[in-house]
Amino acid sequence: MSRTAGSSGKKTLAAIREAGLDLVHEHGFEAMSLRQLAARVGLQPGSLYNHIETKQDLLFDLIHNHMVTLLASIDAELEGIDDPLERLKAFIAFHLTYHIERKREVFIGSSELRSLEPKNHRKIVALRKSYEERLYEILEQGCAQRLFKIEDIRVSTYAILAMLTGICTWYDAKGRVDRKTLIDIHTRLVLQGVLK
Amino acid sequence: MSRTAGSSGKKTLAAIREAGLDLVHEHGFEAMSLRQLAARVGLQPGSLYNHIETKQDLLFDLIHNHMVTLLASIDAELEGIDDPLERLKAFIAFHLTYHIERKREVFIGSSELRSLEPKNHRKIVALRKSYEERLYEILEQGCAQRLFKIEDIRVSTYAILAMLTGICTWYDAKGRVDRKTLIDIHTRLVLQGVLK
DNA sequence: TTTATAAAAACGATCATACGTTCGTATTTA
DNA sequence: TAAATACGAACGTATGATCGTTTTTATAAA
Repeated sequence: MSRTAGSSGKKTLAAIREAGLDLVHEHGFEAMSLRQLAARVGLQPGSLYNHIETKQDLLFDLIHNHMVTLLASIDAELEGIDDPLERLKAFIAFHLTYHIERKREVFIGSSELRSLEPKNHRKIVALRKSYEERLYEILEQGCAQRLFKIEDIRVSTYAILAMLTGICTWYDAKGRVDRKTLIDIHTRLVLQGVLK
Repeated sequence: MSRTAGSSGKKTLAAIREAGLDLVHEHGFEAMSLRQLAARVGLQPGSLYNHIETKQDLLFDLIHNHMVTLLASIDAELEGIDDPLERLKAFIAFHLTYHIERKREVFIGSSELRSLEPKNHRKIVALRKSYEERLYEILEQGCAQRLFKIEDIRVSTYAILAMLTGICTWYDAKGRVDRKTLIDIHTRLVLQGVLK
């Protein structure tokens, strides 16, 4: 056989990414096989190589894509907000909303960094650092304006991020707590910890 | 060849567990091979089966062992403390201290639950639930005695656990912040969030 | 509008290597 | 003398990646 009628590179790549997210999430990157991936997409194993360079490249693509989108989104969200307190509230609401809908990406982006080649690993860590700085700067600015009182801004940054991200591992959208309530509770928790 | 001089079941099993923690942490459970494991311990692959039932059994053993020890330790730690505020402080200090020294176990205990057979999965989730209840009950008791003021005890339980556990993924024992400072900062953060 | 042609996207076979587990056997320890 | 511990060979199956080939699609000239 050969090229299938109606086949399109864009659609196939999107399907590969989607199935890739699922499989890495389910089995871990090293344990996921390209044969499984091809089967889910409806291809022969060799055909994947019309769309990806290597298996490693696919992993990097998945994580990189997530991080770049995350950064662009938070910047768009904070744009035009000057008051540190308002920026902090916006950050919390955004972070929860965004991460709750991307459990697979969050999981992969933390548990599979180990499987990235050094060069790729460095790039992702740099992007993550960049995201952390968004929160760090908000806290710093709030302290400078004497709105916040924070013992250790660096540690608080990590503590807040850990709390907000970790919640996504158990949050059940169909559960007792709706999204708005979740955001309200966490906003209050964080503010109580940083407000003067 | 055959049985090696000086070989002992207890020591070999301990070595298998230790190397197992390393390998699952480095590669993920499915991707870790029993051949790698045997090589690290200094055995032939088949010899592992004098000490473990199956690969799945090894994973369950690693996680189960961690959870059981965790539960016994927190109970020992809280024993004899009645005041909810003191219990909460003890919980925070214990949780941080214990988890910082067991990064591999924490990582595996959350990222590799997916690889447990349903029966084993249920057992581990029950143990984890049991640990979560220790904190939940402290918060509940504190609210009942009107020491704490908490909007949603369940959500706060998860938020606090997420914060305290998440911190272990980046904390560097050789870094700027020493352990006592870390505990102080987090104690203050949590207390500000729950105290009336 | 038709036709020529290059690029894109799929197939199926193939490579050497690695997988978890079982088994019969040999040696050491209790 | 029996149990514990290790070896080494073997089982069928799966691995990531490459390759030559074939068909479809897109582009642009006629």
